[in-house]
Amino acid sequence: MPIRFFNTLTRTKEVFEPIAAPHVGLYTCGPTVYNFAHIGNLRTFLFEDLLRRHLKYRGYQLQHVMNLTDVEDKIIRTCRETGESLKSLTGRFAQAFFEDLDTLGVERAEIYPAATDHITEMVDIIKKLRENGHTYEANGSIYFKLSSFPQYGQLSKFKLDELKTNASGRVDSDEYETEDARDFALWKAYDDDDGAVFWETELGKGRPGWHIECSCMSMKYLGESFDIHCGGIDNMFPHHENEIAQSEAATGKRFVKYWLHSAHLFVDNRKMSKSLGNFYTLRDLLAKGHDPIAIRWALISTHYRQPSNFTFEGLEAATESLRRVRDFRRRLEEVRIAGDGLGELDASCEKAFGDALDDDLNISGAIAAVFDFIREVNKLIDSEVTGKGGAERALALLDRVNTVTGLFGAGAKEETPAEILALVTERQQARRAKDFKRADEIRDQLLGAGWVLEDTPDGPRVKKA
RNA sequence: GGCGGCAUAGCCAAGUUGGUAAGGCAGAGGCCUGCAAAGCCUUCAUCCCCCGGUUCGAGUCCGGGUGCCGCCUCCA
Repeated sequence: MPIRFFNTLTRTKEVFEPIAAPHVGLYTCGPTVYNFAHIGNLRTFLFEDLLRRHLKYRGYQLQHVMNLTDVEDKIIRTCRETGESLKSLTGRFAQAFFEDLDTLGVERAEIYPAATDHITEMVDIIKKLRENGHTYEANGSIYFKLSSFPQYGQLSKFKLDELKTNASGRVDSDEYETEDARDFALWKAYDDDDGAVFWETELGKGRPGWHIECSCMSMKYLGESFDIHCGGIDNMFPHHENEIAQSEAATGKRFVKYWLHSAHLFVDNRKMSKSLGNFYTLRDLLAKGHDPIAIRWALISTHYRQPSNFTFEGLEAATESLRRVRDFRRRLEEVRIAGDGLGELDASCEKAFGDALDDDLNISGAIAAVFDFIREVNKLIDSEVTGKGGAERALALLDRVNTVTGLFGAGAKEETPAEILALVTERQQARRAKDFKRADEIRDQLLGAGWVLEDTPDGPRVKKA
């Protein structure tokens, strides 16, 4: 079954055919590092993580680039307001960003280029655009002349004349130095508000516009034409549209073959906002005691093009699903009888799992395939058909689907404290003596201490509640 | 005003080229258990926002309508 992706350029699912298989060039718009990522940002990064893991699972060799935007209006404003230097601010939050990725089990991209490390390359592209007649200057700033790129709007399907009409009603022309309100800045001339944030270049003293960094860094590391470019749907216009204009005007080549955009995350059916009190960072959720993989589950388990609604009820459901997976793994590890007895269940599960993801990353179908597998194997363990050999194969399957999803791993090893084990032993003695009252007291006591006790045919076991 | 998306059980959510509604959570009953827990079984949408149409047959295509949301300005 071929891989198919919904390409925003054509608004259809297309068979994925890389420009130079088995190599795949993937560029994903990264964070603006001036504060902590919120769970909406993280949803997009998790979708991109699923994409990269599945491409690797299918044997592609990935070159995945994610930029770090470390110079931009909001960053400069924050620096001005707090007095912190740009390097210090962006360094702190870049580190926090990587910590969040680690917490959620997000694989690292091959390259994380920072905008401020690529000023020279950006200047080169802007010069090239200037030579080709795609720019004009106003008050020291350099703008992209949209009228020089008639194909503009191919991604968002916005029409140039309509944009113009509507912009005129909303934009105070006094604030625009551009010839046309639709034009966007490639290079911004220095302003006193920029403080210490500027570069002296052939284009003058100033800083790059926001859009140019992605054109520059994607083409530097992936070539002038590459396979996949991702981002949140809100970046489709104007950011990605502008990237296409800059890049294709500069090179004369098609910039990107497949554009994939993820839908937004809502919280309690509302757009996240601090004023509504429904704005969460990963750290907020961890502080409430939620398992990071359960958070991963909640954020990744809705198809990426579907608007998703985050709720704590949903997070609890994800936590339960994860508990079920981990209990199943533990059960497999404890199978003692000899033999295999798994049949073709692992192969059929993996087939259904892979087919689902091949179809534009249908994660719901993929998860369903694994749950079908879990139910069938549990049944076979109950009836003592599946033995140790089969259990090992089942665990191997879980490990494989885990490399793609990050949802089916073992979870942290829990060391059972000696005093807990002592209570378990004492309870066993009570049970043997038919002192069930005492046995139940101890079980309640354990639960109070955060440990769930389960009696199995092979004896009692405890796990963290 | 322009462009676009979404509406499936209490909640989340999947449904290829139309063929007779995945999966998870929660709930109910049962098996198992000293009792539980875990696991398993059964149950949980005669119906997929509404109204028309095409078809032997539509959640799935066409037309109309209602509701919610997004983008057009920084935004994952």
